[in-house]
Amino acid sequence: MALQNAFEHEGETRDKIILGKILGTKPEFRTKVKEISKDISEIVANVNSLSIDEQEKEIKEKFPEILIPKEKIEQREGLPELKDVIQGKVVTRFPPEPNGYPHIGHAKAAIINSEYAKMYDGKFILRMDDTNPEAERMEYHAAIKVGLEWLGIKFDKIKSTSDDMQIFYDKGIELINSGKAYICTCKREDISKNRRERKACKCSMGDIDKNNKNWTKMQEKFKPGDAIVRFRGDMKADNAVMRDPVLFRIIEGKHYTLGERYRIWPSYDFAVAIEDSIDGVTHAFRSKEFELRKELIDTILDALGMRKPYQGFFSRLEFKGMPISKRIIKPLIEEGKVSWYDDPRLPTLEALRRRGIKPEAIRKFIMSLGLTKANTLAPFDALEAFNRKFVDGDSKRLFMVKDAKKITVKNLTMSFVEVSNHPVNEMGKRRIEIDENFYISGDDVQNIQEGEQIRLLGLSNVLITKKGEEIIGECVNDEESAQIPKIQWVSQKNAHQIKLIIPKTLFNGDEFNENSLEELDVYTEPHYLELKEGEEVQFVRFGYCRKDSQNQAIFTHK
RNA sequence: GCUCCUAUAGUGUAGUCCGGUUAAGCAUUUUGGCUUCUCAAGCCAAAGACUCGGGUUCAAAUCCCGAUGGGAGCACCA
Repeated sequence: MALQNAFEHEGETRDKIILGKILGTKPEFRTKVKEISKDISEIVANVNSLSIDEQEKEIKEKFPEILIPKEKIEQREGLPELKDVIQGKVVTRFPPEPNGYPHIGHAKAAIINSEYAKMYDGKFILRMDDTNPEAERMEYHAAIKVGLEWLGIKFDKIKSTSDDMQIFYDKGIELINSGKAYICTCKREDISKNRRERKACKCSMGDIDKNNKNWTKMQEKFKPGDAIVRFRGDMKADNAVMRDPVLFRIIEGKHYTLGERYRIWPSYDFAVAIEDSIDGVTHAFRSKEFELRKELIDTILDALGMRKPYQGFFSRLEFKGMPISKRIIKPLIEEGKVSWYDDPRLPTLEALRRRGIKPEAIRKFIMSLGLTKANTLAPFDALEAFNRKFVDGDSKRLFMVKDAKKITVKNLTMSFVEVSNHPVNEMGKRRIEIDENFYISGDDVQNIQEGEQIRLLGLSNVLITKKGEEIIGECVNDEESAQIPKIQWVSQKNAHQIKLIIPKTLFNGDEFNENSLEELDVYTEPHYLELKEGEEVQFVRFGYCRKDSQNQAIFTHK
């Protein structure tokens, strides 16, 4: 073993390492550390005194099997295993609030939860968490469903938290009657002050009868803000969430599906606790900012004698320079700095889709982040790398010329050329009609000199005879082409002009990047018009782009 | 301010629970090479990390204590 280790490390080994290896493989020696240490020292000294060649010879003679290269450790696929799970009995859920457009953060929660259900052949529930009538809207509800569908996430059940209003009321009354909840009519500021100072208020002393009466009054008499139902937690608790949190409050706004049927609405903590329990959720994964609610949720369920799910947490996901929160995005839209929630600079699902990011790439990317609780501020190119792998294989290669310069090529013998759509995959060819007039990119023009050759890809070598405002060249024999620059071109007579949008980082630090959207007028081949809308192409020597419309493409990534 | 979470290469992570079999694995990035009628993809190679300080132990990325950096919560939002 010492020999092997020495050989693998340039002819030298160390006692400690060998000792560790032995103890690691053969635990029975662990009690005899002192004794074997001596032997090891000797062996190690022996081995180290040999030259590397001698070591190799020795190994070949005595232990040829260790020269066989070790197999690579297999990388775990997917999420970490869960403890104490029963195959087929796992239930997870994704509970978005329909109060905004879904973004990459929603994708993370949805994907992690649905992957676990899939992994254990369980069930996955989509639950619209709609207990704040003032915030929810059908538009968002629909957008979330569209987004999830695009991501390819399937659920076994769709429901809304508000389906179970009666259950919340029943459970609420149960808590009131058991003295575990009370109605508080203090002012909002006082409540918050008492929480900070860890003091109970007089309402918490009220008896059950009074609480019941006040509960009735909450149905009609009390105005919003006059009274709330509070859980009897622990006003002295270090975890501020436990300091008699709100269970119900009065909201008079019109709910997007239930209208004005209810005016007492459960709070998030109460609703989630009850819902997860009655929906049979076994594992609930949420982002880290909810971590402190775990204790509360468990306590509420204990107070009601209800089953508790396992709760797990993961870090929030954001991209560098791409804000996720409505608080930041909304003003940008209002000021016209971004066009809408589908602006390709945004991390919303709709924007990602428009930009040409594939759902599979998002899934892989999110899986690669794992269940870490460390903050993840990923650079966008991590996602791009995954996306490239999905997109490369079936993106047609098209020519596109930016900062177009004219070039005339003499002696051309053909009037059309056939170019293949993909260098390795069989994706057919396209035919391009040509005459002697072409466009090539300004960048390329800068790099060529009179008397030099260039190769127009798929066409011919061209000798540059004159370089001025316009360029003149002549067709020369195809031969050696390895050394000459190969560039893409567009035929002038059928060039199709499009707008190419290049999204860049929206923010540099806290500062809005005024140049975050570059728009270029470029020429591409007529074949562009035949592409389906939304199709991903690669503009040769430029990068992957998605056809947004007949006249506009969006740059995906290099 | 109080409470909680977190810390591994440029970046993102695995390993940490149960200390040794891994002088830290993978992906990405970067750099070189091969291949190629694209600056793409593919293939090969190289570079690069356990936040710091103590302690326990024959042995610490792993356990304990402390410091520091980052984040979150302290709503009648979710």
